[in-house]
Amino acid sequence: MPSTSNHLDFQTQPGHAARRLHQLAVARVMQEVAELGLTPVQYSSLHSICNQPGLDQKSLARAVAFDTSTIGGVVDRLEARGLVKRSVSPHDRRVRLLTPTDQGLTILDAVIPRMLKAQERLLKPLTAQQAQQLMQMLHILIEANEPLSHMPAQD
Amino acid sequence: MPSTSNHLDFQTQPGHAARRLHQLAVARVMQEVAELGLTPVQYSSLHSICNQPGLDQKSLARAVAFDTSTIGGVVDRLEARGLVKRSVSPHDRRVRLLTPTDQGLTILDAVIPRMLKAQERLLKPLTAQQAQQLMQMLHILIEANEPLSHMPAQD
DNA sequence: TGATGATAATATGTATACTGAATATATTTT
DNA sequence: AAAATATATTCAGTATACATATTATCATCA
Repeated sequence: MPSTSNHLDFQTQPGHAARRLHQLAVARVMQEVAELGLTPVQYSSLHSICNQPGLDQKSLARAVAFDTSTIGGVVDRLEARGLVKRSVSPHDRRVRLLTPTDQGLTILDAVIPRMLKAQERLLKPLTAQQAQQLMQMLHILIEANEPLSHMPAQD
Repeated sequence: MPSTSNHLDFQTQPGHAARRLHQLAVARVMQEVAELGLTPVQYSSLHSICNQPGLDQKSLARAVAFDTSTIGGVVDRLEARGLVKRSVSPHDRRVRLLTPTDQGLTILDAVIPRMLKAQERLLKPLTAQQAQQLMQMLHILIEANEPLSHMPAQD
């Protein structure tokens, strides 16, 4: 029997399951948060910027696990909506420092409870114990596979 | 203490973990398969087409859990590389039937073992029992959250 | 049969995601 | 100080991913 006839193959693979879970997690979040116009990625970025005002883009990329070439566009959109400001660092003119606006802080506060609700709903089908185990295993996998990451390395 | 000062927030959330796992799974696969020029998504699509020759795009979208407007581009690229063929269905001229070429079948056979190796490596940090539990919980979550999916519904 | 509505695919626009190259600036070396 | 090197960001190109609109075709029914 040639391997190509094993037609259940990819659906049962972890890579496919990871893609599906991510897909559904995004959908869940968008369901709760869409009216505020923030994507999950924008939420994580805004969250980081609000908690560490003056963050540079490279550090932000590391915090949210993005490629540095991706983060630029995300910040562009946050800036265009008036949620964050970019300013040139006085110490190093290559660096852009990111600061939340008042509106950015306000929106973040409005989004946080909805985001938490979305996360809760996503895991609702699991028992509390299962959910805890799942998160633990995900963290193991993420840490162990970290070297594959394209995000900027720690100093 | 305002919620915005809880700066570890999003990193510990399942949505973020799902995004990270997907990100790393893709990187793992690309590491093994890049030289053959197939992305994970293209692999899943080619796999489905090889196992169900004559599949239409809508059914393919359902099989691999894509939005129908995404699948078109994927098939475009597979077709451009000569791995699959599109033909108009004789029964319904709206429908495009997808068939693998000989080259498509050959490439799939070459890719499958590498793909399996990538999956194995991804889960390597877990014990066999943990891996099995993880997959089971992922399947529970995926099934339960299915209604959120944007892929075409079953007939 | 001709209008109506449904459906498969495509097209358009926005937002990730990554590769690799280019640019601007800083640091180090000679 | 000039040259070489390193770094932060940006830019260009490709590939998902989804919403919405459009087009072609089919099915139904008046």
